[in-house]
Amino acid sequence: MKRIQKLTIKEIAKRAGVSKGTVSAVLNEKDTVKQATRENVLRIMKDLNYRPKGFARIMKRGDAGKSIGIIIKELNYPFYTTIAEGAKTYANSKGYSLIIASSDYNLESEKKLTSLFSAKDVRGVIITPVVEGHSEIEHLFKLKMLNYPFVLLADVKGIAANVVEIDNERAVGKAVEYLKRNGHRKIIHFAGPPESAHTRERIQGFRNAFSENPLAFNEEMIVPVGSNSKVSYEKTMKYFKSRKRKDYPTAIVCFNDLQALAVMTALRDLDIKVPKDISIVGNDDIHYAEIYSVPLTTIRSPQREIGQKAAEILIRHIESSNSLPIERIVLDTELIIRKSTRKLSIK
Amino acid sequence: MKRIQKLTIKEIAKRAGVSKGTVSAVLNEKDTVKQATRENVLRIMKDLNYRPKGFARIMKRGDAGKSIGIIIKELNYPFYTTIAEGAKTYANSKGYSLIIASSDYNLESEKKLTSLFSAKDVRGVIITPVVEGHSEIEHLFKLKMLNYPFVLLADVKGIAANVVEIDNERAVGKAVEYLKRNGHRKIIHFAGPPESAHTRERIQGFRNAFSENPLAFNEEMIVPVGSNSKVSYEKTMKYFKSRKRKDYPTAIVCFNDLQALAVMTALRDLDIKVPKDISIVGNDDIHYAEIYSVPLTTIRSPQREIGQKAAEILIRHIESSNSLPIERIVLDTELIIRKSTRKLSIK
DNA sequence: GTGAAAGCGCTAACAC
DNA sequence: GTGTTAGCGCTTTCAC
Repeated sequence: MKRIQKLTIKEIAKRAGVSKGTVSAVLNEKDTVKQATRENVLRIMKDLNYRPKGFARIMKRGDAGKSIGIIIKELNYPFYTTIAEGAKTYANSKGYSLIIASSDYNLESEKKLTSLFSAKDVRGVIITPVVEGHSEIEHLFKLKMLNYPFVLLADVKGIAANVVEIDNERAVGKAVEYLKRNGHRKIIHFAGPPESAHTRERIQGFRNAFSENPLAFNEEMIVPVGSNSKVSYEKTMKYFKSRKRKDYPTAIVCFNDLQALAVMTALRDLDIKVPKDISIVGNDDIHYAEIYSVPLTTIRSPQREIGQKAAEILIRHIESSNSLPIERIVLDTELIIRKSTRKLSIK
Repeated sequence: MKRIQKLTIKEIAKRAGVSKGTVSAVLNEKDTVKQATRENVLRIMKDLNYRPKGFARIMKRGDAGKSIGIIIKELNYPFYTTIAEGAKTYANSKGYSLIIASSDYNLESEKKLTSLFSAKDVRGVIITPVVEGHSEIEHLFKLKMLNYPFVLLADVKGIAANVVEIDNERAVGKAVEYLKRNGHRKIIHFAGPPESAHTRERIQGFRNAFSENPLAFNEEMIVPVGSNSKVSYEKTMKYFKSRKRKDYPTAIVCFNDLQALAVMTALRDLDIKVPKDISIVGNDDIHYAEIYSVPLTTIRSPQREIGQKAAEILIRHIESSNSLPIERIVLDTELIIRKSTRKLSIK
């Protein structure tokens, strides 16, 4: 009965009847080792299923290659993966690899991942923060203490940090203004998931768009829908089935494109025509918005640029020997007019 | 003029007039340090922009948390991110974090990333291999030598390794059989990017489907289109503009869903109706295939399951103290019939 | 509270 | 060809 003990190069050396140095030479594929010795060592490593510890190797060597990380909230939403692509392109151009992880909107995951990245000497990290301005930001303070470089993709109250973000309020404002200019008066907003800061910002933007005429706004114009496709589809069905045609809005400003696509699918099944009966505006401008059968009018967030800028700031901070002042960038959005909206003739 | 020298805990200690041990205690937020001392040390760390090396900390501590990696070929294609999601779900359930990186179809990136992962003590990695059965697989042999656990998501000739994959040939065969059963005789295949192994396998599957009647097949039935949306759109336009209506196929088997969506968009612009004039079958079953205005008939690859199985095998190998036999799993595909295909009335 | 010293598992000279 | 030895930058007893 062997006691469980750590398997190191030393143990391999002992069993092979050689020194640690020789085993190391085998591991590093030096050609100074006799073939027979090499094979013997290799066989023993295999038999014992020995796996050299990377960190110990790095310790001497100095480095394992430059890399930065990004923590996104969701793997499968093109909005985030496109941001990651933007970051990757810039990072690669500077000789850095990009490593991605998803928090899945979970704060514990975010904490775990930040400490994982810093512990593994990923040089810095871009974070789409899950926090809600709560005080659950000790992990970010920890990073600051370690002088670990990071860039946030949304403001987090209570901490001074590098931020790259878009102006969500203004984005939605653009959509509403455009619809109004085109004769729409009955405009509603299908809001996003309640836990998202974007949801609140976009609701606020929608509300602000009526500030010059507050009477035009009422709370019923905000419909909680979320961004899950299936749920959005069902809520849209329910929304329209539960009211008369004359009470239909003439336009819906959607939380994001994924939701907008689901809404359009539901409208199709309800035999409500887009844009003839109802105009739809999305948000984000994901690839699939453009190739949908009714190409979606949407507010484009410059996703690649967000990633690119964030990586740029991050790497600047990583490579600076002295600590740099904080940077904050707000990128602008752009209304992309396609086929899902139309001008209303004045009656 | 200061000479450039490595900034370590020792230097901080010297400048702060304390010992390394004390600085370490500050870094680890021990409460055995006097407030004044702590603040002084912290200030000096900040002034010098000192960042502790993670690997050195791990060395003593033992571990930085369990994690596995996955190297996909593209960040922005839902097929891959869904596989990653499947892997993530399983990994998390076993206490592992998942780290993602993309090779962007580039072999050098793949090599770089595998060595990055192994050097950083990510415990193992799932790889969608870029290699083409060439002999450029030294990096995989390197992993084997280090007994570093990995799982491939496609067979690579020349190396015995864990593999989880789908039967692409059979998948396309299913599509063709289904179309034939429904009266289609003029079926063509829009092939994928030439550098992809999937492209070749799917072409082969298409060809095989005519093996019982070889005369029914000719090379013109394979049209190189690729999977880029824009290019696919253009090539589709060109294909149909350059031939007469009577020479149109009655059905197209597409390389993947992204291509199929682009093809359908082009057909819409050509005023060719799907499925009335032409039936379209995709491949993969990404989310957007389902919500497209003409929901796409497609061959579903069990993406989540692929990721899940791969993670399962990987973690089993990671946690085994002795080296386990290689595993190979071929998952089956499923034809999902939606609205983009129709039965042809026999004339 | 703080300092001194012994390692963590490996690599890289340099002997032999 | 192979063994010996001195670290890599940090953490962690254990004295003081």
